[in-house]
Amino acid sequence: MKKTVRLTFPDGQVKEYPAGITGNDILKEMNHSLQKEALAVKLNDRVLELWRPIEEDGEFRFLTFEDKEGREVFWHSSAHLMAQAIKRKYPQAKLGIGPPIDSGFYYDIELDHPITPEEFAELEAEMAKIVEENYPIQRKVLSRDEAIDFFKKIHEDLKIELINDFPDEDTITAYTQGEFTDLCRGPHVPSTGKLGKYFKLLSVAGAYWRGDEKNKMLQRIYGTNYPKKKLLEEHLHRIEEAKKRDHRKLGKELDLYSIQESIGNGLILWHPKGARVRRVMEDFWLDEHFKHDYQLIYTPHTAKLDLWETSGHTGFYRENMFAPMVVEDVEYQLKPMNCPFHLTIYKTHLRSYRDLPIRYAELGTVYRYERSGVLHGLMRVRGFTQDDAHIFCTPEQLTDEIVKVLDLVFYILKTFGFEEYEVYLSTRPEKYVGSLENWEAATNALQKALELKDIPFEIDPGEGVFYGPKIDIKIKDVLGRSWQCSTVQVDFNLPERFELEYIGEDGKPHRPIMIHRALMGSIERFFGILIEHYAGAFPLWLAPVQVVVLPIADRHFEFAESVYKTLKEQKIRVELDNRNEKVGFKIREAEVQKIPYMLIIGDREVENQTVSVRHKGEGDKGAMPVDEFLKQAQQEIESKK
RNA sequence: GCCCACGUAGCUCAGUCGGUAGAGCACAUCCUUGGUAAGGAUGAGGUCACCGGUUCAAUCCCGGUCGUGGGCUCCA
Repeated sequence: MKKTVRLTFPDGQVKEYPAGITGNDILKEMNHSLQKEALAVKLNDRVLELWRPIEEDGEFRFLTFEDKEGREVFWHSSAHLMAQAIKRKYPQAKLGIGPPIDSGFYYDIELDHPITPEEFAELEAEMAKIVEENYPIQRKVLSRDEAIDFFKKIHEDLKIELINDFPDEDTITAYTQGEFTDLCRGPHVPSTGKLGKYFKLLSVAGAYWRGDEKNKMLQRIYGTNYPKKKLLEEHLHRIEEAKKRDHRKLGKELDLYSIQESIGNGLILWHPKGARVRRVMEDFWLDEHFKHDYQLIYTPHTAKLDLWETSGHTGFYRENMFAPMVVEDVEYQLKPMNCPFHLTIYKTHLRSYRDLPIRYAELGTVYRYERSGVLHGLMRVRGFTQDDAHIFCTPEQLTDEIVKVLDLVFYILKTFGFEEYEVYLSTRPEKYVGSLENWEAATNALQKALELKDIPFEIDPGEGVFYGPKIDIKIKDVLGRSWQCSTVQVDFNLPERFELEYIGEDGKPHRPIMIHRALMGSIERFFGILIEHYAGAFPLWLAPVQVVVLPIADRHFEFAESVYKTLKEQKIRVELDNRNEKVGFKIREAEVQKIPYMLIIGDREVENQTVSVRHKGEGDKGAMPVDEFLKQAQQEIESKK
């Protein structure tokens, strides 16, 4: 048994303490604010309670709410707090699991009575009481038999199921606060009093026990908790802000798109204004693709089922496809992907190595069966257009082609205002086609390209597509939420299934490799993300209406009309508001519609042949000749800022 | 698909403890010609999501279907 422990603090200081000293003991020599804020300690890689005796040397620091691990402890304890309150109200409730999540916690419980949001206030009051009662949170190590006996006695069947699945070598621990004991790995804050009063229950939802839909459904109650009032308010404000930016709300308000029951769920109607933005997105996309030596193609929405047999989709993708339809005794399949068509075009000629790489790009609309419960506005739909491309190349060209794709991805995303990314490399899933060697070669090529570009990434095991591994790029919007858009997939398998060939320098046939890639992913989803990212206030180059001309009175209509025509001839997306309304009203409407520029025309402007420029959100910019405004606007559009 | 909640005018929402509905905005007509975020009057507009059941009577109660939302699961 050691007599002393040597602890290295974050500032590099090394101190020696008697073995068995606790975080609480050490806190006594720390500053006041840390004494108040410390929630747990971190010793080497382990997070421990403040009262746990320290028996080994190592890196040591206190965790507060500022630390990710500190927050996890705080929220984990908060989940217990909520569970205790629920058990007081419903002693028959059986507990599932209650972990911390990104911005709070949840607890899954089994209970016949459905908990409703109306009960939240009551439960919160009970939680406040438990905080007030300030129970110490005590840890106890149990043998497997003790644990099973104990949780059997209190009828926590789900906990027993968990215990039975623990590996033998696991230490089983339970935490007790007052009358409440929960099976839990911990660690926790020292006492319920530490959890404060700035918590809030947020929602209740169904969740399958252990995430498996074959299991029964439990009630999941979400909540959050902050040590300071200000932090809770900020969190609730973020939720409000996200609601204001919701693309479904803005889509309606700005008349961008709709989804109609009579058409079918998950199918999008693009209204004129949304279609305008889409067209700009697509034109930009197309220009860039021509610049980067892609060739544009178009392919049909449906094809014989045989094609999908060849590609392997009927075997590996069936559950995501619409049912086939029969035409003159032949089955046709609405396309869930574009690749088989692209492969088929490749095959219409004998290809030489001199032709490669061949890059086919298509804004291809695909249809996928998604379960009704997962549909969500523009983000998750049943019919969507991919900005798809397939690159056919030789093995020697592969890495270089991936690098080029990555460059194009980041350029396009940046232009749309996204600067932060998370990159994932997804490897072979359980259901796959092709040989293990090919999978490995494909995965290596992707990894090598990422390393060449010096792009940090994480491995996402088993998350590849059935025909190959992929790089997924998630963008972060202004609220810090991440969205998956871009994907780059290396595929040895489909070229094999379709027997693709090119004639090499040696005069012999070789098999090309195919890269699947989408930059925006789905135009629908990307549009939805853009709406939320910009809160509906699109930058000038994307705005569906860029300028609105607002004459003050009838006698200004003529000049207003000429301004309107001038701008229109220069391809400015301009509208003329010559309704019989006051200018204040017209301005309000233009502001609400988030139109970037308003040109106000009254007596002064007619006399001086100028326009009074008002910028959305910024107000009056003063008068200037139309030509000057036009020049400025064109520059702003050109800059895509 | 599953759990919970919801579905009333184009939009946002009231309302009826069962007796076939109301506001604001938008729309139409008229008055008003007004200088940087809502001028006024009048009017039109609803099979209360759909289909059944209970009832003298259903928008309301019950059942089913469809759709929406929050999640689970899945994914571009």
